Amino acid sequence: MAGTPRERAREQTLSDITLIGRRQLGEVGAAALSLRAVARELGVVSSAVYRYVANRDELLTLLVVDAYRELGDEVDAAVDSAPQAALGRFTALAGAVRAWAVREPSRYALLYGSPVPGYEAPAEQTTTQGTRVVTLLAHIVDDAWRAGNLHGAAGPAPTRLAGDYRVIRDQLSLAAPDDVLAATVQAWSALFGAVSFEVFGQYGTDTFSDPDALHDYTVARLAAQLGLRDVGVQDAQGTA
Amino acid sequence: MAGTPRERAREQTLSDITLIGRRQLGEVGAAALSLRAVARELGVVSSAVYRYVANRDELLTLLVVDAYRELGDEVDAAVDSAPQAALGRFTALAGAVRAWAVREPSRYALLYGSPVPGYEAPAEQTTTQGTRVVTLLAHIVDDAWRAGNLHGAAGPAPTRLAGDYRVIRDQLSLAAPDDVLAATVQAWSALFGAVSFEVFGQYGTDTFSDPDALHDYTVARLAAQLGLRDVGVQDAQGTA
DNA sequence: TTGGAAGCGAGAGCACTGCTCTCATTCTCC
DNA sequence: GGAGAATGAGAGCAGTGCTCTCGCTTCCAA
Repeated sequence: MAGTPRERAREQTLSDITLIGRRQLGEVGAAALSLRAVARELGVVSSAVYRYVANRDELLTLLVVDAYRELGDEVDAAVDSAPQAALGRFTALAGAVRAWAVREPSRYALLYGSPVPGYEAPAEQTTTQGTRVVTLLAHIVDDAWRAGNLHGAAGPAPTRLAGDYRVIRDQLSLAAPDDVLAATVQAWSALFGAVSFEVFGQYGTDTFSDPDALHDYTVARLAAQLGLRDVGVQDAQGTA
Repeated sequence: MAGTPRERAREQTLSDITLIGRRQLGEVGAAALSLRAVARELGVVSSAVYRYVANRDELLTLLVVDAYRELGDEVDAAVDSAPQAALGRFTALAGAVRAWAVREPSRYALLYGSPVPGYEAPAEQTTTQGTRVVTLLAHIVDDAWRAGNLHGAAGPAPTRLAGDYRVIRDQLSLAAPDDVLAATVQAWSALFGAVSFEVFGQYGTDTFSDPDALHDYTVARLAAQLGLRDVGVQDAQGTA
C-alpha cells in the first residue's frame, strides 16, 4: 500500500498518536490535552513526538479533522439509509449529529464549542471535512425545493445578503432561491444550538426528563419551519 | 458600608482579582487563564492570591458569575428601554445578547461555549445570575400570551415533557400552555445557536458580509416562529 | 493593656506542562 | 560500503497549579 517501510511506520505512528490523543481528549478535554501524556502512552520520550507533530496545536488540528471525518461519515450513513423523502433525510441528519455529539461530547466541543484561544484551525486542512454536514443539509433542502416539496412560508431573505447567498448557491451547486437558503442557514444554527445546549448542559442538569423527546420535538419544529412536509410515495421513489 | 477595614480590604482585593482575571480572560482565554499571571499583575507573589481564591476553578466561578451578571444587566436595560410590545422586547433581548457576545467573546464562551473539563460551575452561586436571560425571555412570551398577542402555529408540545413544563411554569410563575413554553425553549436555544455560530466563527470567516443583517433576519424569523406580531397602539400603551 | 488568634504576604519547593537542543543510533538510498 | 536523513533519548529552560512554612500585622477579647 504505502511506500518504504519507514513511511509506513511513520504513518502508523501518526495514526497511533491521533488515536491516543482522541482518547485523552475524551478524558481530560482539549484544554488539558498533553503532548507529554501522549508520549508516555506511546512509550516514548516527549521530544520524540515532536518528530511527528510540530506542536500541540498541530495535534489539535489532527483531532479536529479526525472528528469532522467521523461525524461526517456517520451523518452520511444515517442519511443514506433514510427514506428518500426530505423530511426523513433531515430527521436522520439531525439525529445522527445529536447522537454523535452526545456520545463524543469532548470531540463535539472541539468542533462546535468555544474555539481554543490562540489556535486557528488551518482552513486548508479542516474545511473539506468541516463543511460536510452543512453541505449535506443544504442539498437535502435544495433537492426538496427542486422536487417542489417545500411548502413553507419562509419569509423574505435579507436583500443585503443576496451576494452572499449567490456565492453559497454557486459553490454548492444549489438551485433554491435566497429565502430558502436563508431559512436553511437559520435552521442549521438552530439545530446546533439545541444540540450544544443539550451536550453542554445549558438546559440544566435535570430540567428535561426525556432528552430524546425534546430532540424529536425540536427537529420536527425545525423541519416544519423549513417547509418540509411528509410527502407521498411519488417522492420516495426518487427523481430517476 | 462594609464592616472592619480588613473586610473592606479583602473585598477590594477580591474585586481586583476579578477585574484582572476578566482582562486576562479576554486576552488569553479561559484555558490559559493563569493564577500566577493574575498574582503578578496584582503585584503579589502567587501563593498570596490563594488567600482569596481557593484554586483556579474558584476564580473561574467568580468570572462566570461576573459575566452572567453583566450580560443580565445589559439585557435587562435593553428590554426595559424597548417599547412594551412583545416583538420589540424580544428583539431588544436578542440584540443585547448578541451585542454583549460579540463585544466579549471570551466571556461569552465561558458561559455558553464548551464547558471547561473537570470544572463544574457550582449551581448555588451561578444559577441566580445564569438564568436571568431565559427567565426574562419566558416572561416576555408569557406576557404576550396573557395579553392575547401570540398568534402563532406552535404545534403541539411533546406530551412526554408535560411534567417538565409544569415545573418550569410553576417556578417562573408563567401562565402560557405547554406548546408556548416548548416553542420558547426552542427559540431560546436557536437564538444562542445563531449567536454562538457568529461569535465562534462557524459561519466561516467571510461567508456573510453583513453580520448585522444576518442577525436581524434570524431574530425576525424566531419572533415570527414564536407568533410574536407587531401589534397596534393599544399594546404599546401597556396594560395599566 | 496585653496576650493569643486570625489574616496575610513571601519564599521555597514539588510535580507537571510545552518546547528546544544536542547526541547517538538506525535505516535508506546511491 | 558510505553519505545523509530519519529517529529516539536525555538534559534543560521557562512556565504552570498548588502546598507548606515562616514571619509580620491586625484584631479582639480577657
